[in-house]
Amino acid sequence: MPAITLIPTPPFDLHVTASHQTYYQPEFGAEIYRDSAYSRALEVDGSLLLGVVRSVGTIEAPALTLEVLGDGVPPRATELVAQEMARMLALTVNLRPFYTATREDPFLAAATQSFYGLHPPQTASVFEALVMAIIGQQISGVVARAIRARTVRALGTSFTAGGGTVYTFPKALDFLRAGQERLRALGLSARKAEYILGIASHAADGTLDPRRLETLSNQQVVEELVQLRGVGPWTAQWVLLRALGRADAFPAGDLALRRVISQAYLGGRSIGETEAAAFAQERWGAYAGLATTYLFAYLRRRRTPEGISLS
DNA sequence: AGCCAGGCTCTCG
DNA sequence: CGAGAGCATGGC
Repeated sequence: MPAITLIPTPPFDLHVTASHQTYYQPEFGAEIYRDSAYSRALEVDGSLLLGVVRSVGTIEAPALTLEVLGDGVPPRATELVAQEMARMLALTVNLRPFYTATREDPFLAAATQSFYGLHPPQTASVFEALVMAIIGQQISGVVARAIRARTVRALGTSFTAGGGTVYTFPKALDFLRAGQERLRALGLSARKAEYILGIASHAADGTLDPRRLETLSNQQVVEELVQLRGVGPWTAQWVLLRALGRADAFPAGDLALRRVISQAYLGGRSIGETEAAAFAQERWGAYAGLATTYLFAYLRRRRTPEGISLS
């Protein structure tokens, strides 16, 4: 089993990045972070594989090892899994310009210290980001996480690797096979089940082309995605941030995000979507997406991070 | 018990 | 056009 080495752009902290990705739980759907190892089940060329990443370096001089586990690992698979894991952990993102730009920002200066080395993790695919976002629309984070995890377990493909049962994120066909009733039983509303099935059929027939989206500007991607039923501005921005790794994407409609901004910067005065978009653009500009990641990191962590206090 | 959650669509003035 | 209803589950 050949282990290969990955070199992230420093600073990179695997612990902080993987914890954020799994919502500070050892296991969240297809994401596993346990015993200092970040694992993710993937289907590559028809093979069910588990990529396992461990840190063998430091935050300032990071290095990771990748092991690929599975029942027979095709020759090219290790390289493909390495690419996927590198993209999901956003290994090549350089945080330094963002840190420099936000040095004078009272809240982010504290957050970037608390979460120093947090790279903005990505989903494995545009489809995955869309499904996760739709599940999370409007409902609380706790409920969204429960339904997301339940969905992966019910519809993903399970296999044994690394001493336990792991699950891939369900493919478009898995959702289509499951159908409306099955999705409803997982806790989705009838509407959301329809949205997801619609998007799954677009993904399955190639209408939703992730390769093409990568070539488009933020605005073009949003214009295209909102054509999909169930996808509005918030979801489109979420996809830009989570699946396409756009560092300047900003889900201005996000209620929780607006509340943090309100508390951290506006003394509690509430802020609307339009105003939030302008605020983020003016204050963070090209780094609004990274700022969002750090604001969410603050939100996701149960206890108040050291050095950050909201009034 | 009832209200609100990391939105979106549909309907009705 | 803008405003409002309805949606699912889990926590408070």
